[in-house]
Amino acid sequence: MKGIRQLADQLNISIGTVSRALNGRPDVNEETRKRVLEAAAELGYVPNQSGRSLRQGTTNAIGFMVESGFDTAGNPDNFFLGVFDGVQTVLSRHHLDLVVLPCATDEDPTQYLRRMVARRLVDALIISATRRKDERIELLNKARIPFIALGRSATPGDHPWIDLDFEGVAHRAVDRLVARGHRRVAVCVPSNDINLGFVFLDAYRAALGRHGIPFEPGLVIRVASSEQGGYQAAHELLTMAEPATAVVLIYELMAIGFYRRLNEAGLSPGRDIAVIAFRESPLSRFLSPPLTCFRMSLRDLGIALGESLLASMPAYAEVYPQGIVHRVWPMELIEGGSDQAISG
Amino acid sequence: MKGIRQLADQLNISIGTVSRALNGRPDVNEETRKRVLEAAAELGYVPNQSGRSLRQGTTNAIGFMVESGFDTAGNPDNFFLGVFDGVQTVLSRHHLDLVVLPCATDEDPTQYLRRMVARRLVDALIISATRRKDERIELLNKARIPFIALGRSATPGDHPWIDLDFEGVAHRAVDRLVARGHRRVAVCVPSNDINLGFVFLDAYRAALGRHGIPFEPGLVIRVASSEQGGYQAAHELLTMAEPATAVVLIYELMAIGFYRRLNEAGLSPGRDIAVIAFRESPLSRFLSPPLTCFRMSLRDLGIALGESLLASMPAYAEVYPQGIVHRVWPMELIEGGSDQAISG
DNA sequence: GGCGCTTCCGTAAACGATTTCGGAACACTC
DNA sequence: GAGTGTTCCGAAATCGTTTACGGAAGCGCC
Repeated sequence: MKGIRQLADQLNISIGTVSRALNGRPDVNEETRKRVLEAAAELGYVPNQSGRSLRQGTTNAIGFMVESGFDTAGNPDNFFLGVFDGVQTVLSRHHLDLVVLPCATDEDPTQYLRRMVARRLVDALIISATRRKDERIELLNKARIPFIALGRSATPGDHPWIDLDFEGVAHRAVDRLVARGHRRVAVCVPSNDINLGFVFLDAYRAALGRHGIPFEPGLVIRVASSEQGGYQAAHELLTMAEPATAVVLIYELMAIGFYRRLNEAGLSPGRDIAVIAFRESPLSRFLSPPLTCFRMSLRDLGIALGESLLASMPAYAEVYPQGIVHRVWPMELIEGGSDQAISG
Repeated sequence: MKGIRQLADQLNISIGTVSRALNGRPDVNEETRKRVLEAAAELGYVPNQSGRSLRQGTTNAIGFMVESGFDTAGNPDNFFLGVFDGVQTVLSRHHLDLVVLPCATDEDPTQYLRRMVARRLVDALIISATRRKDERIELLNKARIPFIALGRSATPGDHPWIDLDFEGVAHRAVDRLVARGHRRVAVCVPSNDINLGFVFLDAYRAALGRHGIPFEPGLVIRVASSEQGGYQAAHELLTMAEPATAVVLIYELMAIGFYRRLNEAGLSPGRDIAVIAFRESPLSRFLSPPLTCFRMSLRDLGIALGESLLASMPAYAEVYPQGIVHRVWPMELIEGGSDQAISG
């Protein structure tokens, strides 16, 4: 099967009619349409995407940019695969496909995205690992390409985004710890420019403030979001002049290293130091004591991302009328024993 | 910047010359080429991919099909992100880009691939989660699309593939265990139709055979490749009439559940039952005792995949002359204490 | 029978690039 | 000065679709 030409010849009708029939245009006899559809199915004809794209200026594909070097790359579950799944299910309802664009660690994300945009491979984009100041947002705005960011940004503008509920996480974590008598609560955030850490830190400050606890910069530990980072964080915490009695870890993977360093010091999480971490993974329950952490549905997040992206595209405005979405994704607290540490 | 037309008008030359200049054709004056290149850079002109594709029948993109429901989706590190990174670095050397095609859990992989192939979105493909009998291989062969499989298959034909060294893993694991006096070595494999489990099981049988140990079907435990699966596997093992004294787990994530069930029974891995698992993750060293497992470089695997794929494409035959590659990827043994269990 | 309306379909022009073909300009040789 | 190359570039065809436009056919109505 070559192209629409052959299909039309086979049926002895013009290619215009074939195209109209396949695309569900109203101005084609239903009998004719049926014949075309049948012949297309039989011959396995599928329109050449390049031809379509060239003519319509649209690709019927949505891009999802991820970065191999992003922190969650080391996280204890395949965060993105779960999200992809949700996005796909939404898109397939509209005959759209998802193509993932992985930016290599050695390439600048903005440059990479610029190239991809120029390629006109996709009609719209989901970007992740959003930076505090993210040039990609300006780039996409200027190029007038619909997009949604997984993760809010401080970059000005009114683009749609969905972010995890770091405020909720920080407040609930701090509330719990304070309720157990803790006053010196440390926090671990990554030391990169991804906005997540900043949002988390702000929420942590606010949470402390609600309890009248002054913010101490010394209790903010900046390390890599890895097991090693967690180990290092525990080390820093142990060598403080006046150690914290509790800690909130932003990446659950860090908990492994954190536990390890504590164990080396003869200390036990949940007894000597309270630990709460964000985000649940298979190993949370296995740790001893089990880690108190926060859970979410990756697939549902993907669905929300897909729907909210479509909502920002004029072509789908009537299907998803919610418009520009700014949404915070709820997290569920999972109680382990790791935050049971006694106070003082 | 609109298209090549504008660029040509700006320079007062024809679009043909512009195209030739940009594509490095010899029949264009070097002075002219320089002017074109400069103007293109200044105006940020990038050729429209649809136009190119339509004319040349090529897309300059390589696809990597992954499945959200694949076992490793739950694995304790982002297996695929690491591999993507390696593939990207190879492709970018040839001005190719990687697009990842994630198949949703609720869609048939072959149907999905058929759609993607028809889209002509990519020039060549990497497929993963290779099945024992994989229709995708036949599909791609018939469509004459260059591809490489991550994971060998029993599907006839001579397509290129790279697979992890399951033989090496199985032999080294069994050798170690037997050397420590074990005779009853159980093995855990997934219960799906992905070829990995079959290859692993065959190698396990062969390894036992080399030591004159008869194969016992009762020692093959088929469970899901998840933490729960590991838990269940341990349970099955404990309730055997004549329990195994050692076990080889194919997914490291299973070790968490396996350890947990053992602990519940008052047993300790490495003391009461020897455990070796495939593949290392951040938590391997953290488990108590640390897990004896196998390590690999995801990025290097990706590089090999990319190079081997290009080697199978006529257009790159002179750059990568190795031709059709069948390659087994080596794994490095990481010693933990989990396989130290005494025998008898 | 003329007119208007609807229904359906064919023709041809885009879309933006690459590439074949031929020719202009120039130099060189005899 | 005619013939022969060589170098470089422009014109135009081409890839496979979609879609604007117009027209043919059929029908109903006065």
